[in-house]
Amino acid sequence: MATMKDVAIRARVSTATVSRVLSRNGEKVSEDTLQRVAEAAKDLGYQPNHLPRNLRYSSSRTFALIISDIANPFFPAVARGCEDAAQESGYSVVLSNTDENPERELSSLRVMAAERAAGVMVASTGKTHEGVRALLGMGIPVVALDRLIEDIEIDSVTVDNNDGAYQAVDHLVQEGHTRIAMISGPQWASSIRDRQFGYERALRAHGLEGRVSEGNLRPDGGYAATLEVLASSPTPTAIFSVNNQTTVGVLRAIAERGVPIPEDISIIGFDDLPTGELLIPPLSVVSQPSYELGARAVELLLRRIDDPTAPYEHVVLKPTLTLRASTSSPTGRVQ
Amino acid sequence: MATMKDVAIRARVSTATVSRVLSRNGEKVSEDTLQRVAEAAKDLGYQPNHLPRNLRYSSSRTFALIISDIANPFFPAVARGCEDAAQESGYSVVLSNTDENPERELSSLRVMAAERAAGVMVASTGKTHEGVRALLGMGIPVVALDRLIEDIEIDSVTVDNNDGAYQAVDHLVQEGHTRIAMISGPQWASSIRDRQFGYERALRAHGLEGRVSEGNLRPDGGYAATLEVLASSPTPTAIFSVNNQTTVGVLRAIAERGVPIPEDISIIGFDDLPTGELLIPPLSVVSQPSYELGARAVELLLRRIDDPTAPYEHVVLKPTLTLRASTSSPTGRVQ
DNA sequence: CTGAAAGCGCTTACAG
DNA sequence: CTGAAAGCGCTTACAG
Repeated sequence: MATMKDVAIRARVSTATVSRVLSRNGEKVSEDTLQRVAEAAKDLGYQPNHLPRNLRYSSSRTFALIISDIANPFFPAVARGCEDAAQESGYSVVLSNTDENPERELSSLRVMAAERAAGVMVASTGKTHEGVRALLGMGIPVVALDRLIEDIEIDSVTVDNNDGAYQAVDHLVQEGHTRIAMISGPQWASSIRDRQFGYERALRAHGLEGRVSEGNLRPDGGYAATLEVLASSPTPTAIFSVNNQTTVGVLRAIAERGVPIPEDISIIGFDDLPTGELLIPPLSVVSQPSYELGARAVELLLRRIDDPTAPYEHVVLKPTLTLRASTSSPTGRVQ
Repeated sequence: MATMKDVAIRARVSTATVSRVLSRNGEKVSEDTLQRVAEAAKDLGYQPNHLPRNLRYSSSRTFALIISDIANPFFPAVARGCEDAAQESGYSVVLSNTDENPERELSSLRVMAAERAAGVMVASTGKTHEGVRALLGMGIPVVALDRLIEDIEIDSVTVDNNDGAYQAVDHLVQEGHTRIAMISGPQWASSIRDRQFGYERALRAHGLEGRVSEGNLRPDGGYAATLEVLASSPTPTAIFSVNNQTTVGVLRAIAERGVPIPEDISIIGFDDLPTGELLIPPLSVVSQPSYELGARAVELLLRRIDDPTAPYEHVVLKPTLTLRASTSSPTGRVQ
């Protein structure tokens, strides 16, 4: 492996000069020197090495995006937003997946700390305060993405989950539904809690009672919770599902029970599915600005790197309703 | 930021001893020293720093998985396989997404080179030989995953695409189909070429003619190519789609044209969709052993790190047919 | 515009 | 079992 020293010897200059040429940081170098160094580097097949630079700065030029469920199609769009925004500023982004496992999340945070990431964006389980605090203590900025992290002062970028849920449930009520169940999820994620609050708020606004069954944010949990709800009496005429993975389970359960959508039951889910409009029938959803979520997270990181003392910022993006065919007025055929 | 030197001073030992304690590499340390160092590290809130270690070894303990399309649900399972296998050996995995863009892929390969990744797994566009060769020249092992990289000697782990396609098309023929179209993709990926070969091989084995329309591996391309095929005459009674993203487009086009599946047209896709069984109707597919693909890729990396001179290995995993309701015998209603 | 030299914070071969 | 010291390969403040 050729080093800058090798290049320096071949170009008959110092390593300082080689560094000035190859890292093109704007320092002036004579045209002749530049040529000689560039040629020597090429001849030797010099490959840049960030490791010493990282060590010297005690920081890399890499952001980490720690996501909670790589199988959730919400994250690809977020990741693209991050990558595009980061690239513009000369940073790269690496992803790490935790599958909602706090231990894996902690381990990921530790790796990013040890590798001195330039910044970390995390959709947290909310159970890794120790890891987040360590990062902050080291001066590595952390942004809470999609979900807040309680009791820690950091920048965040989230969706207005409460409002999105309200919109969805309010729409169902406007359609004439009065028995609206929610397939929810574990309460440790702020996003989930907020969606449930929005659901309850909408029901209250219309003087209705609700019924919540808890899944696990994955299809199997949504499936089981839905079977439970369908077996209860009176049966709901509409279901609001807490996230897209849960919705997949909801649809499986309903397909299995043979309940026609939307005739006998309306379905609306929080967060879209890539095949949302191909489902039986096309799915009504609360759509999230996923790409923008990622882009804004990177912006917050960049701003904090630029000014570590800036006041904390909490960006809240608005979700929108995408109405397709899985919601309609109740037909009244079911008791 | 406390360094090992700070810990050493507080524990009244040398940094060598601190290193021996904190990196627990098995070297013997007296019980008393161990205690003192551990306590000092804790008191000072010492955070491990991999950067100097990476520099010394000229390598990190991180593998990179460079994927071609983060929106493709094939990759989450691959990533999980990688992560689980890597973790067992004390490595971590970072993902990087290229969106089938050779420039992004090259840039990703360069970052991994500069950061001295311990190994790289890449689902390549096949147009970044320069980047792959640079990595290999630096002694960083590269594994071709999902797709081969031509003219470069490296380990690879792929699926038997030719066989999977053959199985799918052969099944359609057994069901009685004779007009079987394929919605394919660009030929630069070996996986795509092999799927097309398998399609053609199966047709030839049965003395049939085919019709190939080229998409772009994304839904929009599959959509356009399918509209084209549906407008041609005679209309096919079955469509074999080259990958899951293409299949989404195929289904959109067919839904839009109102052609009933499987009555008037059978559909089988290469690679499953997470909502595959919820579609209209449940989708027949060629299923890939995605998780194992990832796990095997890491194994290949570990083996090559262990023995850089080992002969190159080409792991080929078998796909299987998952028959659901989108395929049946042709009804003969269509001319 | 260019160079000599220090330094980033670990790890380890060597000596004791 | 432990320490002094060299070294990984860059970057940059300083001097000229």
